[in-house]
Amino acid sequence: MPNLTKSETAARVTIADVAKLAGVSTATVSRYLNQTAPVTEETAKQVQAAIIELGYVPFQAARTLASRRTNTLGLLLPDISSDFFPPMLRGIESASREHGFGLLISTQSGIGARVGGYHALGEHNSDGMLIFTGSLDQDELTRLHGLGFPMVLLYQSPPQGIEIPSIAFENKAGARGLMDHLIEVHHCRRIAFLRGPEKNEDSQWREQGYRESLEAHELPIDPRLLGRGGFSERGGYQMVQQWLNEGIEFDAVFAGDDRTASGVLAGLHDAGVQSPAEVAVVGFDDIPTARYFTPPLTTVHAPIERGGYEAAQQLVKLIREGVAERLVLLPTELVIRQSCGCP
Amino acid sequence: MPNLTKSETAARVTIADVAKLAGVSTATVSRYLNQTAPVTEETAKQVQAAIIELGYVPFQAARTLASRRTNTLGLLLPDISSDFFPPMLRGIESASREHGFGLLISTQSGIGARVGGYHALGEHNSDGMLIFTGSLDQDELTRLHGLGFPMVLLYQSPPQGIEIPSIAFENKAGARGLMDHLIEVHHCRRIAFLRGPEKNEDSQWREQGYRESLEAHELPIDPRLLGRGGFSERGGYQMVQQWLNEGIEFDAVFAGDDRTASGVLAGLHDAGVQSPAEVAVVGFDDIPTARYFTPPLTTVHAPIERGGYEAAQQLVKLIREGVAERLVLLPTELVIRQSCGCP
DNA sequence: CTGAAAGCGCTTACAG
DNA sequence: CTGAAAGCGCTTACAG
Repeated sequence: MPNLTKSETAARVTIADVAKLAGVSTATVSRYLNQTAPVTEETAKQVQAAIIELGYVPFQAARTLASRRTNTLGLLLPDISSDFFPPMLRGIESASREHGFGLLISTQSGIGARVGGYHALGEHNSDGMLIFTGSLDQDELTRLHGLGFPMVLLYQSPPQGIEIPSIAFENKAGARGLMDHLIEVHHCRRIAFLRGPEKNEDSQWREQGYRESLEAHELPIDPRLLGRGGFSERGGYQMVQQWLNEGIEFDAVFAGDDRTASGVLAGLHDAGVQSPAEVAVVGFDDIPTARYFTPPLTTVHAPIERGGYEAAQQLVKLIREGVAERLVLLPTELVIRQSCGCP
Repeated sequence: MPNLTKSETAARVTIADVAKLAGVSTATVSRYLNQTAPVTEETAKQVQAAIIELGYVPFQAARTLASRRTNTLGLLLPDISSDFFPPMLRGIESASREHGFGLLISTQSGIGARVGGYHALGEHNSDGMLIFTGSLDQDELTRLHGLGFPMVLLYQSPPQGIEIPSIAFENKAGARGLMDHLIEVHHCRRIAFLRGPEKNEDSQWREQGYRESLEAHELPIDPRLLGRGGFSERGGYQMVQQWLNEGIEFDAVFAGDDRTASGVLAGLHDAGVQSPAEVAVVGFDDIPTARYFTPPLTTVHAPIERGGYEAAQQLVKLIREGVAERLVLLPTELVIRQSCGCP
């Protein structure tokens, strides 16, 4: 027997069963469950007892249909597979649970996300959506906003003229601190910067911090030292090898993010360049594995899990109260390890 | 103005609107949408046109209530934050989408997963569940099985006497190949093994492969060389440092999985032990970052994404046809990089 | 191939 | 504080 067979599902226990056993109406049971109107202590006890005796669990779909609330949060992600993702998900999940919301996740954007002609995720199966940068285009964002559909943007600002709450790290300040450290403590002079994906706002702000630090220290900005790592190991690896082949000189690399830094480290290593002795390397994010890089990575700690938590929190607030913070800025912090040259 | 206000949601377009515009009954529209009965080409065209004109999107909750199908797959995970997770999710997500199922995710098991007294995930909001090892206890598994609720277990076998389809890697063969390589090619003699979390079956099978290889080569099994890394960087780091402090000798470490290997590498490095020159290190899984370790990690490639895909595939099959493969065994493959001593 | 109608399990004005 | 009843938007026997 290679196969297993599923047995029949038992008949569902409904709110009517509970009502009958408790000797009240279904309306009362509903009110008790949702705390949507006061109930005598007496009836509360009877209802509670009936619920337990029958092992009653409300049927979400019926609640949704009747109340027009799905009690579900949607999360839209591009097809990423990054160390960044798990802690973020943990934050989102814990906030969702605290408020009694389920979490519906859909990866990949655009055409791929449509099932039978409509989006896998949207107004029809969630009360609101968390949208990670790069996972939904401007038009769709505008359309959903026009519908009054609650959304919170992660690490991305809304389209021109439209107001959607968003969440972001203090990228510029973080990058600035990192650069200042490299320049003031380690006397780096030729620091390369690797940009993230095109239009990525985190990357743009980090570059801004990079430039401001350079300017503040009266160091020139050499365009040959600006490359695109695309926030990926591969990008970091290739870019650093290319620079090496072209004979471009640099004494430090600000990799844009930690994944890229991981690739840079590998690229230097494979080329026989010592790090941090010959070239210092720093990242951004402080992903869980950063401390285990060789050498351990100096980076900027971004509160990834908290970002997920806050975003979900704001979304729930937007759904329930109709309002949310326009922008939640999450503080970052310099984390000094050894890849910058510190002992 | 620190806050944003949500506007009112527009009235929903229903199947009745579509039916009226197309000049047919709602039953016909429903049949067209679900392909649950043949429809004239003529009517099909009219219905399709009406759907597009109105921008109709079926309301999932109503479908669920009427059909008793949620069209949603549940995924239960322990609170992990691992490189392992994203590729797996990608596989699950893509299989779900192919079959038109949504994906509902809940992390953390046990008490934490209960909302208002019942599980965040279960019979009431998914047609079936994917259960990652360590996220649901035997009792709950037995209860759900008793209900005839479709489930597929990931990297875990069902409780005694109960049949639930499961998915696993070819752990033993993979570990065996890895060990043989260490012994035959690199002439390692004292190879340490780091176990995963208690009761983790992947770990048990890998240890089995470890033992069999040792025996086949007539090498002794030294209990002092068996430690617990718990499939975590921290565990690998601490264990290797402890061994070093205790003066236990070893010329190689099979870390149990890649995360642990990452910690082992860091532990050796911090202790001034050269790898692979003095101690070879190997892992298991081939997580995306393994190639960027220093040195690049020799490991066993486990098809993580495919595992997620297959699991979801089996679950859909179980839901729709009532049957699924009892066990899907996923082949593994030796990936030789440099941490074993190969050039 | 198609329609009228019951029913899925809840919530929520409305009335008391 | 509580109940009777309508209604949420679909699906699905039943009948033709």
